[in-house]
Amino acid sequence: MSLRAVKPQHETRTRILDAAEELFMQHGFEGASMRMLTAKAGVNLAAVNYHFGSKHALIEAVFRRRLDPMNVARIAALDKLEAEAPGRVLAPESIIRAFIGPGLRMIEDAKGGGRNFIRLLGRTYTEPAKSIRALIGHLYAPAMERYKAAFERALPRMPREELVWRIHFMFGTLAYTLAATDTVQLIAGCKPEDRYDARLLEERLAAFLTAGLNAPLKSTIRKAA
Amino acid sequence: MSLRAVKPQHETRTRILDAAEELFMQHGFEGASMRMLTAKAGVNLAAVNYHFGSKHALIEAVFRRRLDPMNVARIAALDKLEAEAPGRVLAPESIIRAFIGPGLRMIEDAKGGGRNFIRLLGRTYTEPAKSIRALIGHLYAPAMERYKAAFERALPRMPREELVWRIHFMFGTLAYTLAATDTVQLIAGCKPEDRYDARLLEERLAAFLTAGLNAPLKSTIRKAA
DNA sequence: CTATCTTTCAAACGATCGTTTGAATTGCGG
DNA sequence: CCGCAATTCAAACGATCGTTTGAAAGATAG
Repeated sequence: MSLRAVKPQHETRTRILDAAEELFMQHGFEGASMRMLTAKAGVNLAAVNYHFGSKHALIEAVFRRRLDPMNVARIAALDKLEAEAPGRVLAPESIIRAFIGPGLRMIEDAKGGGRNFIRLLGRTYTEPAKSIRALIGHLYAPAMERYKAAFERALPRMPREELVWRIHFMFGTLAYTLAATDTVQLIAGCKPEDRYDARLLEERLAAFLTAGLNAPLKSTIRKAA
Repeated sequence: MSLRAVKPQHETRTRILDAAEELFMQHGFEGASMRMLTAKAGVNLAAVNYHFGSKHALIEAVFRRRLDPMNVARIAALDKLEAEAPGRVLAPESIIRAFIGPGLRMIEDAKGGGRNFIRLLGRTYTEPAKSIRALIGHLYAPAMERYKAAFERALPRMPREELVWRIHFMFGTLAYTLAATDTVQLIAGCKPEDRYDARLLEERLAAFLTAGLNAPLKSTIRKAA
């Protein structure tokens, strides 16, 4: 009836998701209780179970809301690269930039909660609970398969086993960079939070990862593969 | 009186530490309850509070038992390098190998629980609980300071800010590589656990990290520093 | 307005959490 | 063998956990 027809439709759901995103990031999945969560969201305690079914289903919803679009963007970026250079071999660096771009762009969304989510995501790769790791793996699978194939095409001379490890290393660097809040900054004696410049961070990351991926193959490695 | 004089001295403590190491790794600090813990260790529920004081103190003891010797070994390795080449500039790669060596060597201690601890440690860098991150940072501080200074001496032409970031990246890669159990292996479509060859892993890691640390300085990065 | 479906609410459920208690047991020097 | 300290034990503490319940409130269509 009104101009904005579906104004508060599912507003409670969104409030819960936003609060969960922040509290899961701050306290972990077990550390953030339903009572903290619903209090922060300003909704009734029973609302989570009514709208999502269970706490675990809420966790899954938190990931799906951001991760699905992010991986769609990643695949789209790779599609665009391949469309722009049909038949040609892509530079490893451009594949790397296509992958890390969507994640870093979300970090700039400071007020929208994107930053909270990225940190939460980075931490989740090492989450103890097996069900959560499995969920993340499942959500990542399509994009990961595409990128793995792209790297294999871009680096046809690298032994497959070595490539898998280097992809593993790159993934770890990215995850850790995004997740680390203060541990390393504290260790490295750096200011804890000097206003993330996502553009600059992308340059630093791309340079580091590209060099690592293209590292010379030593004889010990070549022999094992 | 007997040949092995202090046989069961503090055996309960050790049993608890071993069980905690494994269960913290499997379920996280909050997910592993005192009852699971003491049951696995075969001791009474109250034993943890009697011998350690609290659950948090137990967590701290778990880290100190392995982390202190590991960082001592790291500093010793760096001392040895500098003693062997007095006054000369160390190669970045040898510094990297000195740092990652002790961690990787602990991975080979499969039955002794060292592997459990390494995985636990890798995960802890992104622990939600601030007190635990602070503890880790505190335990790492001495070794980290030494290595940071060593890298600065080895790479005098690199802008300090860029170097801090690259140390951050290296740290992340190492932490993630050690912590990741199946997430990435699952994503990368690799066998989940093909008998860690620590020696080979060290070669792969050293090659990747060295190349990343020595990545060319692009103009965008140079400008910012 | 009424009837029907959706959503919110206060209250309570049983289970499990980390910790404490006080008595029972053990180890050991005298 | 006795006496004292260190250690272990079963039991319970209060608190908090995720979830469920049934009634109250709100929205919607006839």
